[in-house]
Amino acid sequence: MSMAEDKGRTDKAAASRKNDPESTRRDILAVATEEFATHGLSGARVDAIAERTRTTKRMIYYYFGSKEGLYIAVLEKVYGDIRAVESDLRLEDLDPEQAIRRLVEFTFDYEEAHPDFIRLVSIENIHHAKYIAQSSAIRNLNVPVIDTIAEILARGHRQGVFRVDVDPVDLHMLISSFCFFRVSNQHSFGTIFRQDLGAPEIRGKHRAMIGDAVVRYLKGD
Amino acid sequence: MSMAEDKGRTDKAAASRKNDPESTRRDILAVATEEFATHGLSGARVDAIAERTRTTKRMIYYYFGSKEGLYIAVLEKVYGDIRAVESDLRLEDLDPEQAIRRLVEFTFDYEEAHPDFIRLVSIENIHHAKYIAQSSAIRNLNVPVIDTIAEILARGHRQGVFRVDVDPVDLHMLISSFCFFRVSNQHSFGTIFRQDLGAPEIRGKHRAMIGDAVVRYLKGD
DNA sequence: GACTATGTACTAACTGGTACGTCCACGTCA
DNA sequence: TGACGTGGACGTACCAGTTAGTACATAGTC
Repeated sequence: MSMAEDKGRTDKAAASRKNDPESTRRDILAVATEEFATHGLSGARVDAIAERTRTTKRMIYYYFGSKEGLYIAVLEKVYGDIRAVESDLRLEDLDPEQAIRRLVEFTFDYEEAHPDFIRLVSIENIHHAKYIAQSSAIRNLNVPVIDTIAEILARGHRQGVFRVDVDPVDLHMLISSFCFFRVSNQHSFGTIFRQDLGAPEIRGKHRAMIGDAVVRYLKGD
Repeated sequence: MSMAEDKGRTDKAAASRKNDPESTRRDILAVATEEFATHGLSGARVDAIAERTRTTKRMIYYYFGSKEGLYIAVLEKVYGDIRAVESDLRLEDLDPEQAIRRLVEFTFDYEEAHPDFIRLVSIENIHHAKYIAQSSAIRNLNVPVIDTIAEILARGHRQGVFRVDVDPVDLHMLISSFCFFRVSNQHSFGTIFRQDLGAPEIRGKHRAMIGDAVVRYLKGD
């Protein structure tokens, strides 16, 4: 690192131009994340992004090369964020059942709190995940939550609390699918079944429900 | 060079025109379903749809008014299709546990077999389901599967097999979320976890897994 | 002075939508 | 039965607005 941080700069004033590449990049990325999450890749407008930035369209192409380049950078950012949090889970101290419940609640809360991430993943799947496939950064991230699950399952098995033998990836999918769906499909589901999935009491009910379902599944008959 | 002078038309394409409004409409709808499911609302191109039709762009606007009008017509079509099949479920003759398993398998198989439907629902959620909200036809379909579930749950409760009290809509969500996710997120999930979710053995494993999970959940501790 | 960062003004291609004219099907009436 | 004419079905060519991307000039920084 070289000249980052410090300097106590007063960054405002379009009056005198300040070169601040790091924050220009961050600014563009933040706005782009919102725009892509809201409108999708083809629906997003580069001009619209530029307008809400404190810089210009020129800079988008200067730093990211193309609309697709920017989109990939956004994907790498949001995937990086979730990985960072995931690897910080500390579930080793809990007993297996409690650990699973906490994991479910973490997943539920994280996805609930990051609808932009959910939307971007949905959007990316519309494109058959071809941009994820293009990004070695994303393709190669070994997802820490899988190791966490594997460890809990092994422990639960050893202790005889979990009688079912299940692949950690499959269990992750069982947990994640419900949490993801609640957010990704909230509008269609909400409209058709006349429910507000954002309401706190429904959220709490669902949070408990998926926890119960997973734990009972693992305990077997 | 104003008016076209080629009155003496090359009568090869003009071989013989047949007026067949019904099939023209169907033709357009079928092509549009694929295009919208593949590229999304903003990614779809009216010209691309017209090209793959046996008619022209003019007819799209003649019958559907606008790109969005066509999109809504597509949504109504696919939602109509699934409702038709759902209302044909006959699970009253099975005992509650078997009925639930069959329902899960039906949902799993239907969503697996209709990725275009899944994709269109995902796309619609990107748009906050605003086109579903616009269509009274879709908005007003009270989904028959909910009644089916309610009936099974009541029966299971009465017989003492299901010890958990659960809202039919919530149970539908538990079932549907997993089946939906497997299809909607197959590309990102497949890329990141290096799995081919389309592979028959994985499909079979997941099909059994969600069935087990749901049944165990309902039976309670 | 050299290299990076930034702003302005522009364009070539695309894209939803339309003006306008033609053709087909079918009922009517001589 | 056959000419006719009317309204819906259809095709061609085109336009006007939009949009990703760029040429060029300049300012900041070490």
